[in-house]
Amino acid sequence: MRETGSAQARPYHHGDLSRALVDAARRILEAEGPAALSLRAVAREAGVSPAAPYHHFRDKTELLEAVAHGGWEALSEAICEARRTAPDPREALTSIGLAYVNFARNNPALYRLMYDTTRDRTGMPEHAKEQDSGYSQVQGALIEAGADPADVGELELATIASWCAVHGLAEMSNFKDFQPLKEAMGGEEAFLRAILRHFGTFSPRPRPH
Amino acid sequence: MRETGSAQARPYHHGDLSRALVDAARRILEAEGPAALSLRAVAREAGVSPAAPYHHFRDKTELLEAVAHGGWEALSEAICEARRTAPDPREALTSIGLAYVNFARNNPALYRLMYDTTRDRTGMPEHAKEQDSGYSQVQGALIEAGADPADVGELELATIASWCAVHGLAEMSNFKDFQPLKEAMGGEEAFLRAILRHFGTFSPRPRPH
DNA sequence: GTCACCATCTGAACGGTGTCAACATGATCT
DNA sequence: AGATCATGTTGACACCGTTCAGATGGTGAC
Repeated sequence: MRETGSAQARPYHHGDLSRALVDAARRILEAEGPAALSLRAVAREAGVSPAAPYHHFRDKTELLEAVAHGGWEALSEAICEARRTAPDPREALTSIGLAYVNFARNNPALYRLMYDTTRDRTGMPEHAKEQDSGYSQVQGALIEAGADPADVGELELATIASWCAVHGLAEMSNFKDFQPLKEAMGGEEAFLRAILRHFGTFSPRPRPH
Repeated sequence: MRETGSAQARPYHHGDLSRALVDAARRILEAEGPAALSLRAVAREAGVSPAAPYHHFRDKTELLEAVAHGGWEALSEAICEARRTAPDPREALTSIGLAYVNFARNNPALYRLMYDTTRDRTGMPEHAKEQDSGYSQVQGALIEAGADPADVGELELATIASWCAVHGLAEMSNFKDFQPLKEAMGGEEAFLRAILRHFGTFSPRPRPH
């Protein structure tokens, strides 16, 4: 067993082709859009024959699954860093929200793929595991912002509500219908902060009772 | 000009093929999923040759555009009816939210198509027009629920925030990760109502100042 | 070493797809 | 009637996902 190189060992002929394929797919996805993301194009980009991917992924959908998985990891990391670098625990939730939306706006095709439930033959997606890190970060930030950690049911609902709201904002934030309002508010971030402020779970506890 | 039949006139050879194609596409979309939605399959379902659609739509994407357009109309109608039949103006917003989520859950593939911004060569989608009806309904319901109609900027933000939040909930509501929580809460609708309650704009005015 | 084994890659092939050009059809207008 | 033009068909092309038989080359047993 030779030592692992700077990146990864080259196990066989090509050298870590599965990762190369996933990288190529992600590159094509963001550069040319999901319509151009053909398995053959991915193989071409990776410099292998059209049949080579089938030794690493059962299907095209399994490759897409791997791409989406990488997306969830990157998103979780972005959330963690946003929380870590937040100036104030009360601001952590907003920082996370902004980082989340920015991730979606910087990788729109990847983000859409991550939430595509039509692929995966095994029924519903297993986002729980991938989300887990990000999800628990949001939960922690909610508690630091004043949520009651004892009321687990309510905390769960607040976390889900936050996630849903930010997901919706992430997918709609670049609708051009919002453009005039954004400009009137003096910039993208001001607009996003204002919307986030309207999400109940992002305001410091209006808990009625 | 012979009289219009029970459904629609048959203007030329086939008789209102564009509508037949859109209907066939929508049928295939919901019955077999977006992967099975090929232009040839649509033509097959409508009983015409694979090239026939090109006399009514420039592209496959233009046909999908028409399908999505029909979806926006149906969604607007669902919103209008939800508001009309709401028992209490204060409950109207929640009724709209539930109807919205139910629409998305009953037509998941169509709903996903409606928010797909990768098709349409002309840049960003023109959802404004299609949303308009539903959008203004939400705005009206917000005012009836206590929003200040004079503060147009804040009203716009509240409307957008509501729409984003409900959109996120609609796309995530059938994640299987939520299943245990749903059951613990005693049903789907209780879960949805609880999430909606956490969306700030859905609670009667916690307006701080 | 040599040899078998097996993961990995290639080449060619199949049916299906989006799209186009050339042609057929038939309703409508004069 | 004949011309016109929207509508529909046929056949073709390149590309796609997928499979299968065979080439390639590293690994371990002897």
